[in-house]
Amino acid sequence: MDSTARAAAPARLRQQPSWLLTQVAADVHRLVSEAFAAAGRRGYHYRLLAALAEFGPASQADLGRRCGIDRSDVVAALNELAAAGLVARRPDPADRRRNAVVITAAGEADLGRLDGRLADVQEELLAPLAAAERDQLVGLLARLLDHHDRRRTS
Amino acid sequence: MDSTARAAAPARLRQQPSWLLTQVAADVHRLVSEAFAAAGRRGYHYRLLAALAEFGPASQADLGRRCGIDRSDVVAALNELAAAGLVARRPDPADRRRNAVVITAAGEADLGRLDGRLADVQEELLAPLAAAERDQLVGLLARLLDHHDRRRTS
DNA sequence: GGCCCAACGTTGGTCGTACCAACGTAAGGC
DNA sequence: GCCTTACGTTGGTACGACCAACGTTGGGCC
Repeated sequence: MDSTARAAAPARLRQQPSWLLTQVAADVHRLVSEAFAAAGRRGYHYRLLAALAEFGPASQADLGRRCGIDRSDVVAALNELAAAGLVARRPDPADRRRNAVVITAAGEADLGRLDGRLADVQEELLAPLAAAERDQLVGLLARLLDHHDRRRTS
Repeated sequence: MDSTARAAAPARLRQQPSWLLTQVAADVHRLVSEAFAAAGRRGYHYRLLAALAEFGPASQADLGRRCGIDRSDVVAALNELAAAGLVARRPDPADRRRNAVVITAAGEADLGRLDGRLADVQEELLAPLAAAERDQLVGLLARLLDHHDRRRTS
């Protein structure tokens, strides 16, 4: 008998969509965190690198809006990325309030590595679902996210 | 122009199931937290009260397993519930290592109030989905949760 | 041209969820 | 009876998310 075996959760919880979502999200977060931690990074680092690679140099405020990260948290994460040489902060000549943040070659390489690890996690996450079901899930979640995004910014 | 408007997230993120899941979960968590905070409670409190109401008196270790809460976090949450008179801790006569935790009448009443607030949140959460789609989503998430539960305890 | 408001980066906090290690105590298997 | 296991508890960590405040800089408006 495994001493850490899960007992059945209360029905009140089991049938709440919010319970299912947050519990699955906790599992996902654990998987993703482990994968990133093995590379010495965390979620914020990946998000920022991805945004820089896709959109090119950007201000910190822009990065925060694109990645859903608070301005103050962007500062800390970029400090870490800069210390690792994955990113460089230069003053923006066109607007001296801003920093122009650029991804370095080492940053692009790191992003590639993280992408690979993340792909493995998705596979593990969705293992029990067939391809059509995965599409269903993604579609439903995307609609929810879109809906709540709109509400927040209205 | 809203200064806090969301810019488009990187495609790398948008198409990852893990991104959708954790972002929707973050929205859900915010909604649930606000609802519980307005009642002076938080998620752990609801989970524990629900388990006590459904399964009757239980040890703290059992509660932790049923609710997916670490033993040490159960201690703190029960302290708060006990301070509010929603729960009582008595030594278990049958096993002196254990506490027999029981829900009080006030605890049952509080649980009822929280249930109401939580129901409103589910409605807000799933607003954009039709009934059949909600069932789909719940079914898919339940399968994922079940799968990862089994893996963890194997 | 000057004022005022808005945006920017930064500092320094808070909260909730989730873990982990260690301790003393008590129970149970062998 | 010994040794292993479970229990409650303390204290600490990590991470994501958020908020308030400050000084600096830009831009709109009169």
